[in-house]
Amino acid sequence: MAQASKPKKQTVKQQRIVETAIKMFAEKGYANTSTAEIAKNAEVSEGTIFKHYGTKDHLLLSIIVPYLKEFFPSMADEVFHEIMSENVATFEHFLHALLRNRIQFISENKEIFQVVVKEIFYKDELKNELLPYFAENIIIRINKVIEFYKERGELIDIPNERIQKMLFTFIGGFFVSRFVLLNNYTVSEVEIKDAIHFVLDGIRKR
Amino acid sequence: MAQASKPKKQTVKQQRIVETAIKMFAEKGYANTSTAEIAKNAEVSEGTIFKHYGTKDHLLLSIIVPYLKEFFPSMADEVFHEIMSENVATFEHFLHALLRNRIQFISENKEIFQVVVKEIFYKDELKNELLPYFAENIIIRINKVIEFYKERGELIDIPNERIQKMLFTFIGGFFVSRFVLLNNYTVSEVEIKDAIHFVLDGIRKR
Amino acid sequence: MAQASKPKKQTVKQQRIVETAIKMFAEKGYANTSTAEIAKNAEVSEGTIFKHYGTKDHLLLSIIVPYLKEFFPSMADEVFHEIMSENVATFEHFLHALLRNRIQFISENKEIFQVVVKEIFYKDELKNELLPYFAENIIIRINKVIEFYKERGELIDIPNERIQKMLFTFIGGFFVSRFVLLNNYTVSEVEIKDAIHFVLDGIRKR
Amino acid sequence: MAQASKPKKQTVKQQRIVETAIKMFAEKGYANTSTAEIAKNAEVSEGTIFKHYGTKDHLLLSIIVPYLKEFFPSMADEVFHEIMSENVATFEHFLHALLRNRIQFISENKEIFQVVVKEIFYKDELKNELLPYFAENIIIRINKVIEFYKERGELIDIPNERIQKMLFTFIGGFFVSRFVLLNNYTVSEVEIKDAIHFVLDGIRKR
DNA sequence: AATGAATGAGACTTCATTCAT
DNA sequence: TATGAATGAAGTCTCATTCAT
Repeated sequence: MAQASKPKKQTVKQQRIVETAIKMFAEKGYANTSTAEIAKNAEVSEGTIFKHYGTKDHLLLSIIVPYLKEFFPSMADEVFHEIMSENVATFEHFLHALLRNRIQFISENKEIFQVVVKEIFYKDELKNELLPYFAENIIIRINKVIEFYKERGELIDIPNERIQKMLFTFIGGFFVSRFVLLNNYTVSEVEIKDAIHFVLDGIRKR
Repeated sequence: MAQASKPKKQTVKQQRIVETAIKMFAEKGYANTSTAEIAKNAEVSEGTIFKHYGTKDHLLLSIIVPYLKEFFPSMADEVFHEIMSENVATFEHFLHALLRNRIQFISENKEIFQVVVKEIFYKDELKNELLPYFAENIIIRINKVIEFYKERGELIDIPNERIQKMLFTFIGGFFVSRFVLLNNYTVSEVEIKDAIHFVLDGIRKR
Repeated sequence: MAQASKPKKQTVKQQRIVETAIKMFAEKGYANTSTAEIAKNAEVSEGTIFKHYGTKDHLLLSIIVPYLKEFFPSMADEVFHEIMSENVATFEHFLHALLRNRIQFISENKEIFQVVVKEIFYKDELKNELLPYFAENIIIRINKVIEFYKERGELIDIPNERIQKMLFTFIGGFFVSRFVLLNNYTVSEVEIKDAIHFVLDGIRKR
Repeated sequence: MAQASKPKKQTVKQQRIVETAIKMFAEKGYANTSTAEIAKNAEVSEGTIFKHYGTKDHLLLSIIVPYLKEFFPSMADEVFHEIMSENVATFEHFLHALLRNRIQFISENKEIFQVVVKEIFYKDELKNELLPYFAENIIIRINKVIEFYKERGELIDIPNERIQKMLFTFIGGFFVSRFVLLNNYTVSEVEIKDAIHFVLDGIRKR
């Protein structure tokens, strides 16, 4: 679903190739997966892979790039906008919606998420290409959100940048630990509530 | 995982090999680094690498295993114990000591930390071998800590397991984002304070 | 070598294929040109090439063979015959006519000439098939010419075979160096005169 | 012999590789010879070829370049200089020495000569790299020779450039037709005499 | 202890060719 | 007639590992 941003007519074999590749990259990592294995598992000839994707590298990119292109925009437009237009919403509502929405999105393509995270962690090169893209896409939007709720007096008065970092650390850690480290995990409503409470109030007894 | 631990008399060449391997694994990942490259950069013959380490895999383990064996025990014995014996200490003190101590440890061998994290993320296989080891080592100890401060009334009254998860998510996310994603980063005292505040009180205005 | 000769109704696509193939074979050599590239540059599907020509090899032959079939006969019948019927003609006239005529012919299809020469040089196999064909076609005719002018007392008295070899060496060298090595060359009248003088009188001062 | 300009210790297998490669390139052309075939005929593993030469292309260059580096300089220094220092020498002597010497040189490494000629003809790219090198090396020297014999009144009075072209066309044609087209040929003294006579006096009866 | 030549398995990729549409 | 997806054999190249010196 996510990788089909350019809905060029994909052949059946192409779909099998991509699906298989995602599964294998997610499990063993791109570098530890040979095109021969992909071909075999996809029940396709190796030639077919290269006819369609040219290089193994391009096969990876054709999985990662459309996913990222959808991950952030949809985050922005589906969540941020929608939520923030309801003028009764609190930051708690916002967080809840954000987590629910992204968990939903990631769950639908859990393996691609794993591939993306693994490869970004693994190769400095890829990381350096993508991190700026992240920064641009997220930071700007999240800043607006923070500003919005600060004005409503819901958030503590420290520089946005510092709030941002904490949020990113925790939410990123949340997604990565659940969906990559503890693979194959479904997040319960209780866990979401816990997370929100943690973000808002920490763990100190009051 | 049991093999290769004691730092027996290492020859000069062995040191050069290990140092070079760490640097290269950290940058490009184990799977993308060839023994030929390591040999070349270490100014050593390929034969020498295999004389000492037998296989490339064993070279990796001889880097990772001693590191992990030191990471957790030292965490336990240097930090937990020491801190908790001072009976005036608050959870805030504990957190501060923990973060300072681990940041120090990681900073001293930043590259090995990167190698460990990257490889654990990358290969499900290695992850599955090491995660249980983690669980055993950390969870037990941290449980005691939580229990301790709960009794003092410093922590909220939810099951340990849930507190644990939040802590691990945030602290793990903290280390990984700083030392692996945003490579080459030095953590300031301000950031540590922010982190502690976040953990204890969240970001809600009060 | 017998197949594929008559220029049957060629479709537009066929023409594009052949033209493109000639250009690419001339530049990079048959072995370094893939049918995929030809198809792409000719804006035709790979399937179409094989519909028409069956194999890549046959595509080459369908270029080379008709060319050779025209090269020698036309040389014989347009030049030799025509010239030699004018009974005032000297060997100098003959040479002049021969060079002019062949330069004209080659210039019109410079690229095919390059293909033919390159491939004959490159593969011993092809060479061995074609050299006998050459011998048969040229030697006989040129022998008659030499005989003719010898009887008129214009040529030195050494065995035909030796004259032949010198002529072939120089004229062949002339064509190949101008049209294959120094590609894209137009031969001036001066150069032709020089060549004729060289053949007849050499470079010794008299 | 010719390829060993840098006498780095060549292993036995390296020699076998180069010898085999020369033979096969000479026969079927570089592009039509696979590294697998070379390895098989040289009784060596394919890996060994790439250990020593890195790429197939570099293997070719390691054959061609040292040969050319020796071909022209030795022509210059062994022939030109030596001959021209004998003040009784005529141009006829010079030609004779030149032909004898180069025929000798080529005969000793007939196959490398074939490889060089074939590849230069085949790939425009290689040709464009090497032709300038030729020009620089030959033209300058041959010019001096022509000048020298012109002053002695042995050569006709036309611009050097034109004499040069004729000489190059014929001598080049001579070598190429004998050693590449009519492979495996030994040049007789008679043929050399014929060639010299042709160059000096042409074929016109006087 | 150290070397580096050698290897063979397997990696990625190219290619001529086939075939259903 | 024309297409272009699909193929499998073969091509170049990489790699961890071995072994004689």
